Amino acid sequence: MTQRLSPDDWLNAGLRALATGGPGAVRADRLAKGLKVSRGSFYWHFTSLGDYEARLAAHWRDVTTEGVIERLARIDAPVDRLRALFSTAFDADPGLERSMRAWAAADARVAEVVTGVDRQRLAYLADLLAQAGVARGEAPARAQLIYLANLGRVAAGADGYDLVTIETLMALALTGDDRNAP
Amino acid sequence: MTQRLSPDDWLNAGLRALATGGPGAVRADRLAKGLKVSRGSFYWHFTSLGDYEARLAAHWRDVTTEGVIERLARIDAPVDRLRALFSTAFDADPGLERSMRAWAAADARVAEVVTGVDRQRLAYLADLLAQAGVARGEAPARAQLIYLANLGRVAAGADGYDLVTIETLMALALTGDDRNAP
DNA sequence: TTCGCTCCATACAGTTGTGTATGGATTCCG
DNA sequence: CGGAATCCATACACAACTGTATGGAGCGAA
Repeated sequence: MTQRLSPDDWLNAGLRALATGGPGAVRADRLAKGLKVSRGSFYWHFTSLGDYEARLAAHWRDVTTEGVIERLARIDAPVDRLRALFSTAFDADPGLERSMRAWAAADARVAEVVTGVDRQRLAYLADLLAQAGVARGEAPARAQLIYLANLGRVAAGADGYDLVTIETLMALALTGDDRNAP
Repeated sequence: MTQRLSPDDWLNAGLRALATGGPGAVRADRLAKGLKVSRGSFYWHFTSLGDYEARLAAHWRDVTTEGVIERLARIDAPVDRLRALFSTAFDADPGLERSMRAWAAADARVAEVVTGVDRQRLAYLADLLAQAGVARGEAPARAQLIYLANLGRVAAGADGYDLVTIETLMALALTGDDRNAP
């Protein structure tokens, strides 16, 4: 009955710990207590906490890109794809995203992963804007502005900023204006 | 020759530790080592680490509001005041701001201070926009968008987002459009 | 000078967490 | 069934840090 654990079990538990307790909650003993096993299991699957942290960051990168990209690829119209992208951004767990930024501020290896993800997302968004009809010259700057606004929404905890909605971002993306006019 | 320290010396050292090493660097023994004294001094000025943390958060709130507000109050034209506000936002230490967000994610009392500062800044910005000629109905939403974009700029580490400048925010603020046209 | 107050050093106990070593339990497979 | 590999528990040494207790140095005032 005592479930044998896989490395992924530990990594998913790490993501949960990050989302709720922040980087400070990613500790071998606490994770073990949460999974109802001892640290012996942890040190069987991972050579050290540093090793685990590196794999956890990579795991976060994987789960937050793979699924999204595949799902968006099935949508034909660029404008619909754009709206779906914003929708997933608004649906994402703010706690996890915020914790990753916090973690990156204290760990250089994690910072490398986060900036890599940011770069990838930003390039995707800029390309998508161009497909949606935005002039090639304006797309990169507008992508940066929109991405930063969403990053701020996540960093702030997403409370008290309810005037910035998906529609706001859509209007800003397509027309360059924050008012809901096409 | 052994300098006697004041509480403010400890608090300023705490801000430096936050900016460079993150919330994890705010420890009594490390701060003492940095100030070349023993923890005996720390526990003389502060009853506990929790007490120190609470005062440190309040100290951050004070130093990041008082000076700014006074300086801006000396500028007459609303548009100039707006530009000066953005200028200080771009000049602020991203490391400290980012660390405060990271800290807030892990500590509820700090989160309260940070959201309070955010609320105050946001209200100030919205009011300033209205003074600069933005329609009263549009000012709050536009203030949120601009504030979030700047928050994102800080959270991202301010590297690789060089297309979002003070001019971008000025254009967005005054015209609602991100292109540099009045 | 001498008392008293302020500020700091030192020493100790307790907590939390890491990493390792060793042995036991379980499962896979010939 | 019977190894053999896989996975986990327990115990230990070690490190970082907190909080307290106690004593001592320095300085101002009477």
